[in-house]
Amino acid sequence: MAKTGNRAVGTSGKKPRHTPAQKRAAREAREKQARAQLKGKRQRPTGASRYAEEDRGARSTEGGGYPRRDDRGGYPKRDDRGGYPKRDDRGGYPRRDDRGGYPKRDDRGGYPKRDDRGGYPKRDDRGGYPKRDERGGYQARDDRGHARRRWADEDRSGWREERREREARVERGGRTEHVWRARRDEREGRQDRRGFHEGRGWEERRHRDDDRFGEPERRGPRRDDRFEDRRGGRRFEDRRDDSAEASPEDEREAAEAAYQEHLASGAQEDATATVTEDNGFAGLGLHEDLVAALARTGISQPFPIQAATIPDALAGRDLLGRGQTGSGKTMAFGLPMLHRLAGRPRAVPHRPRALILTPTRELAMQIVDALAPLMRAVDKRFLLVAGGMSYTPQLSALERGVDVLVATPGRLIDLIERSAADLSEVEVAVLDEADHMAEMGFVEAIKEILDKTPTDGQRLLFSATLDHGVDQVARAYLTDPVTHSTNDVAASVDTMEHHVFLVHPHHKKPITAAIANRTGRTIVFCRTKLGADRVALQLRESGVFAAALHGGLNQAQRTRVLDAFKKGTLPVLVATDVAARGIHVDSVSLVLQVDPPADHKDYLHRAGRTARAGDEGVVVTLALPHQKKQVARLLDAAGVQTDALTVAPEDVAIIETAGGSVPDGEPIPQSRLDEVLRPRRPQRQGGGGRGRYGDRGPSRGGYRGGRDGDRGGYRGSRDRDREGDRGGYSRRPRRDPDAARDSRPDWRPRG
DNA sequence: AAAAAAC
Repeated sequence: MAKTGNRAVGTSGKKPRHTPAQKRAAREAREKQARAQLKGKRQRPTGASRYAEEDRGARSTEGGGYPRRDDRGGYPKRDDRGGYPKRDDRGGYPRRDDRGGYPKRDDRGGYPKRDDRGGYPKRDDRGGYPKRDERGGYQARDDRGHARRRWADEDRSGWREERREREARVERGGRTEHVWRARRDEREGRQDRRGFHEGRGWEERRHRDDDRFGEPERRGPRRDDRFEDRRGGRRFEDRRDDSAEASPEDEREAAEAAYQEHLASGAQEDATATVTEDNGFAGLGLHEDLVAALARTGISQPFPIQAATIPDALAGRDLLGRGQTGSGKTMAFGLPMLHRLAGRPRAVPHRPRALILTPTRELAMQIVDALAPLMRAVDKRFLLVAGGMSYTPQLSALERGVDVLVATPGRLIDLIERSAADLSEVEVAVLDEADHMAEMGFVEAIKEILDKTPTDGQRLLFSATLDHGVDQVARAYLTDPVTHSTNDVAASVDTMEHHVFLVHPHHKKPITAAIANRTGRTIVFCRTKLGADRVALQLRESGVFAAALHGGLNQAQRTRVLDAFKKGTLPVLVATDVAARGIHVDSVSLVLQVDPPADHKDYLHRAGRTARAGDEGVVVTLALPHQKKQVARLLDAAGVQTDALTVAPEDVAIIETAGGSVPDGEPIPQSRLDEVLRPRRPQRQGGGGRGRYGDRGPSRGGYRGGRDGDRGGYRGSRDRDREGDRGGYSRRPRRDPDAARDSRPDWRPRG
């Protein structure tokens, strides 16, 4: 019951209601519409929900198992876009125009195959599934909370239904995604014309690929122009205006702004440092510019994994590196890669010479951070290619030619399909955290990408574990690889202490707070995104300053949270497993697992966030009584020997062994979180130099300057973001729905 | 099982 109610709310595009009164009102409104519909009265929302009903029916009767990434895999059919058979429909297709008047039912009917054809899987997945699309968006987080709770209430039948729908959509194939998207928009009453706009954007891009590709893509005002042109003068602004949620464009721009902040907070190099006699990197035979650059950042001796792998990598061999993150893998592949590129001619436009693939955006950023000074030292251009960021800089950088591409799979495939990137000249391909990327759902993307690189290129694969997936990828793509392992698996790091605390469910919250209330950086791991939000909130309410990091935040938020944590302004990071792998933050002295990890590998990955590079670190795992066995098994598999201790909040002594103390209980005000996470005003105005995530080369003033000038709409929204009144973390409801309702009844726009 | 990865 709650389920259908909720769905109807979602699909009809109304914001979800939260108070019982609001829910009631919503229900009544729907019923009223339904009655009106019966009377043949034509109302747009009525039509929308009617179609939603049909979709639902269609979905739920179709089936077929399909995992998620395959949805995306379904996407790559470039023909869908390319062939784009619906162009004419689009143009001549009246639906969108009718929006206002919503008359053409016949058109709909007369447009026969739509239902059957529909099913652009992934996109619709997101769209039809209201939470995902707007995730991080204004309304979404609450949606999520809302939905999750519902699922929990109903014993997760919601999940199953979700999945059935997704599968049904996959079944339908991906031929007419734009129609689906438009239909979904309509169904949901979404009037920001976003789906439509994007559809046109793709189509248009395809047609100018050859001649105009890479030309700065203007936004803002021109979008309206486009609409006017295309739609015969109709304007859609009014519709957009009634939606106060952050548009994807806003978010991408905010993400960009966040990069700039991140960049501005970068570490300084010590220009006076010189290469000394005993420099270990020089001894390995690395290019002198690289060695010098390393010395400037204070690095003169290779880590074991580096010493082991670099000679082989320099010799051009394929490499299978096994080692925990933090063991210096980035340099282990980065240095030989750059050594090889050094002195080579600059890459041809669109064709990078080296590719580094990573499973998460954060990791990609970190790799760029770590390698940027080196890449500059040998005058190589690099680019971060990852989702959640604006396309334009990535496109134009590729247009200009990029030597080293650091990428997450999804966006890279996207760019390849747009012909913006071509991997045919990749000499060195690196797979970082390959075990993660070899997971189901990811692996197809990886294969697809690797298949596009030359088979005779060098391939370096790094992974913490070498189980099935990795093994398979390694065998398929590595030629006669040298395998190097480091033994610094978390379990064998002797500077790491492991504790398991058995806690009563009621005590979890105070104990979490007491353990996390400490000096020094702490990462708290949770199983779910919602859990991370909740724990962060609870910690703040208990007086421990914490913020959540998970994939549900938009990219700008993710960057800011992580930056704040790295800078130390945020002492406690509450994260999902997005942070379990490959997040390099120095001196994290405690890892607290509020939810036990799923398996021993996750345990080791999480634990590996602490006790890095010889530091001391403590890992505390909270287990509820029923989890005791599971945790014991898991620790055993991880090779960690420790006994579970039953702990109650009054066992202060035990808690203190983990470094914590009972917090004063004075809630951390929202403003403090806002303060830390608010976008800071970048000092730079246009042309502000080279980004960490895309180097424009030493002789360039940087794209930003030019682009800001080019793009009328950009600065506007960026400025808004700078003001902190738009798109920023502070704007989003990050409390759980109940709390949000209590404290900010009006945060949601009406309508 | 969750999370991640494109729009």
